[in-house]
Parts: sequence; C-alpha cells; structure tokens
Amino acid sequence: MSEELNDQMQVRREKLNSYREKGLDPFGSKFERTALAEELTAQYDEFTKEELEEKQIPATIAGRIMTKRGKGKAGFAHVQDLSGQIQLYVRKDAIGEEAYEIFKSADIGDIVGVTGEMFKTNVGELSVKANEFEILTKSLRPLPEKFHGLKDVEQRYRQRYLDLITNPESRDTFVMRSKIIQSMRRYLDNLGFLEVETPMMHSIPGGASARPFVTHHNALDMELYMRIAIELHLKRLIVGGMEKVYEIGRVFRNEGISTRHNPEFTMIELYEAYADYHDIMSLTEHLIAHIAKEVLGTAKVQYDDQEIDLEPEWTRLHMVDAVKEYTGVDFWKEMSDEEAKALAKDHGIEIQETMTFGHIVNEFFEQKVEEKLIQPTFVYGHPIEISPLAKKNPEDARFTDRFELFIVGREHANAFSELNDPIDQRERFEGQLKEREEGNDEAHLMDDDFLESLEYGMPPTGGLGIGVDRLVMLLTNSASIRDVLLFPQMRNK
RNA sequence: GAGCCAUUAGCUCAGCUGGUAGAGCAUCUGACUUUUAAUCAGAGGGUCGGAGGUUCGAGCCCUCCAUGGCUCACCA
Repeated sequence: MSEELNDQMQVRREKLNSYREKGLDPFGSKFERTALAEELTAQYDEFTKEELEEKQIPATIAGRIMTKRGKGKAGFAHVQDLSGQIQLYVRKDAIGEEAYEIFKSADIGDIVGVTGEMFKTNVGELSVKANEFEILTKSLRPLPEKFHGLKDVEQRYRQRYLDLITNPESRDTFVMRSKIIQSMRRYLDNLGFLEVETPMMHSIPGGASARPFVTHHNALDMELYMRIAIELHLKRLIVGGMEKVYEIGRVFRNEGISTRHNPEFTMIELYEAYADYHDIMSLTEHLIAHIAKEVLGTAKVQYDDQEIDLEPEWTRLHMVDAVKEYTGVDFWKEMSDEEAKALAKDHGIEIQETMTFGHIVNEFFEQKVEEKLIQPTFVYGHPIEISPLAKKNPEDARFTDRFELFIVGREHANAFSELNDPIDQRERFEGQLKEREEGNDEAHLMDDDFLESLEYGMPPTGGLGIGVDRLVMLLTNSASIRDVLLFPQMRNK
C-alpha cells in the first residue's frame, strides 16, 4: 500500500485529478455500446472506404486502449474488448477541442467509450471515426509493453489479468477452457445425465488415494477434509436411484506441485447405472472426440510435436499385455509375491518391501510403459490391490474391471465397473487399512456410512473420472497445468 | 524434499576478463489531420531480488536467504 509511485503512476494520478477538476468522472458508470470489435469487422470490413463514407454507419464501442499514436490534430488508437481490437480515428475537428484534449491525455490501459461512424483508412483498416470520446475508467498503472506482452511467467500467474489483457494466446486458452466444459456438459445432458452437486467438505476423505487438506468446523467442533474425489457421494446417488449423474468440480489433494499437478484441480466424475466399464470406455472416447470436434473443429490434435488422433475407437490394452509388450515380462503366469519381486529386481523396477503381486505389476506399468502411450489408449485390468473400489474381474480375481486412459504419456481418466458388493467392499477397505498400518498413509479409509448405502443395494454401475485440466492442456497444446488454471497455486511472495 | 537455471527502469531485454548502469517500448516537453511496433527532436526514470563476504573497486566472484521455472521425487 505504501508502495512508492513511479513517474508514470504519478502522471496518471495527476491526469485523474485534472479530469475531476473538469467535472468528469474518471471512474464512470454504465455505458451502452452497440457492437463488439469483431462484430464490426465481420459486418463492415467488406465495404470500401467510399461505400462506408456514403453509408454513415453509426457505432458505439467500449474497451481498453491498447495502442495510441499521433497527437497534433488527429490520432489513432486501438481499443480492445472481449472480442478483439478495432482501430479508433480521432480528429480534433470532429470531436471538438475539449474532447480532443481528453483523447490526447488518455493513456494506454484506459477504458474508454466511443461513439462514431464506421470508416476506412487509406491503407484500408476498418476503424471507428469518433464523434464522442470519454474515459470510462482511468488506469493508474502502466500496462506491460505492447509488442512483447507480459512474458514473466511468475507475474503472468500472479497477475493473470495482465496476462489476459496483453497476451491474446492466453485469453484464447481460457476461452477454450470454458468452451470445453460447456461442450462436455451439453454432451452429457443430451445423454440424459443429471448434473449434481455434492459436498466438498468430507468427514472421511475417500474415493482416491491421496493426502487431504484438513480443516475444522467450529460449531460442530469436528475435523473436516476437503474432498480428494467425488466418487463416494455420487455412488450414494446411484443407490438413491438417480441412475445417471455427473459432477464437474474442484478436488483437493495435499501433494506436490508440478507441471501436471495443482493442489486444487477440476474433475468430472460420472456414474451410469446398469453400465459396465466397456460402456464407459465407449462413452469416454466419444465424449472427448466430440469435445475436440466441437471446440477445435477436428479430432486430430497437435500437442507439442505430436499429432494425436482422437477419432474413436481407441486402442484397448490389458495392463499385463502392456507390460509384456514393453518389457517382455509375463504376469499372466501364476506367481508368488516373491517371484514378482525378483522380476522387479531383474528389471530395475523400484519397489517397496510391503508390495505384493499387483503392486509390482502396476510399478512395471508406471515405470516402463505409461510414458510411451502417446496416442489415446485404454489400459484396463488393473490389479485388485490398487483398485479398492472396482469390481473384481470374473475370470481372474487378481485383476479388476477398471481402466485408465493415457494420452501423450499422461493419465487422463480413470474408470471402472463399480464394486457394488458391500461385503467385498468391506474386505477391500480392511485390506486398505492393513496397508495403512504398514505405512501407506494414502491407503483408503474405512467408510461405514458408504458401506451402509451399498448394503441397501447399488445397481451394477459404470463410473468415470476425467482430469479436466489435463484434457484442457491436451486440447489447447499447453505444456503446464498452470497455463490452463486462471490462478494457479503460488507460494506467498 | 533434491539438482540445475533465472531474478537489471513500469514492460521486453543487453551489460565483455571485476573498473562504478544501457537500448527499445512506455512516460514527460515540442512538431505532426490517414497512423499502425507511427515518425522526428529533446528530457526524466535504477536499493542491478534481499542480507552478508572477498576485493583498492562487485550487476558480474563466494555464502546464505527469498521467489519463480525446468527435471526428478511424491502424486496407486
């Protein structure tokens, strides 16, 4: 607050005071505009200079001054609104001495309202030739440089508004993010899914394996946890007969931050009664391909230096076959935990002493296969040890009817035929508790309330979770999750 | 949590072997009624991220700290 004002901030405050002395409000109120920049371009750019002069088309625009040049008795500026920019042509003889003085004193960054006529310059740039010009909001700080925009990544994240004002690519990414989520919603709504809202504060954090954020409710005097997944509440709704539900919402995990991880991130989870994981695979590929086509106009997506083809059907690969293909190790064979550990050692797979067969298969997959799955691939049949909420595979009880979706070497979705047997579910939770005792502090907790709901009967159900931020990264060719989060988590300065 | 790299004017960036701070944009003054990274003439603007240290002398070398980026670890 007590920050010293540099010369530019000083000057802008002086201008502000001079407007007040003239009886002008430097922080104006409502302004009725008739068009956005892009609409004007779309409608009138086709006309010649002469045609426009004859037509005398009026226009009232509002926006932020981004560039400004010329000063004597005429000047130009570009005004930016949500849709883009349009040039302003201001002549002293057209707007009068007083208004021209205001225009002359206007700074880059000021928000202005302009009424005028459509006009074309000698070099053919469509412009608004001003009859009236007023400052709607005086900007008291200089904007980042017009040509390079704001480059400093830290400042782009901490002061996203500056990034949005000066970097069109960044604004495009966030507009795209909104469209992706809109498209997702529309697609599911059309399939008859209901969008619901369930609590973000849980008394038992469940539905995933991750450390939670802890908080406290004073009046109830109880510990609460920010949710790490949406899963268990949506399944209760399936028990309640809602049959096809989804929720798009924030999830919180108290883990490290990276280019692919933010402590709070957005997931969509959906559950469909009477479906299984094969149905969900199909839904997933069609959902994502649909979004890509609707938002990008194509299912072929450029990500970094790779072209990703999202056109269904996508490859389906059993985790054991995937490991076999990339390492030659065959985990279809019956083997003891000790034999599996020996194989891990031979192949340089890092494991922990307490791990069993299924954990080791998963480690093989994560350490040797995951990063190689560039084109969309459903990897299914996850070991039971790492899938406490998924149905057992009827043919081979070591594995579950679960899949994860990998694209560009990253997990994008996780889904399964939901475990609806409350007795099996209780045993799984007990297995998780044992892991917790052995030191896995991310193993699932017992959730008796959820088990009680299953005991009333949950129909066979397919469920899905998609990391929305990662999907947005993929579709906007963004290298870091921070580039698709408006306000990524930062340390206090 | 570990390693590497970065931090210089409001912004984008130079700054040599250690010799005492530079450019462009922006700002200010002046010129300019079709410019567009407008142009021309002039001017002002710096705790070189912070704190120590080495040295006659530090933006530059050393140590610690802060923030950020990338990689790794963690995230089944």
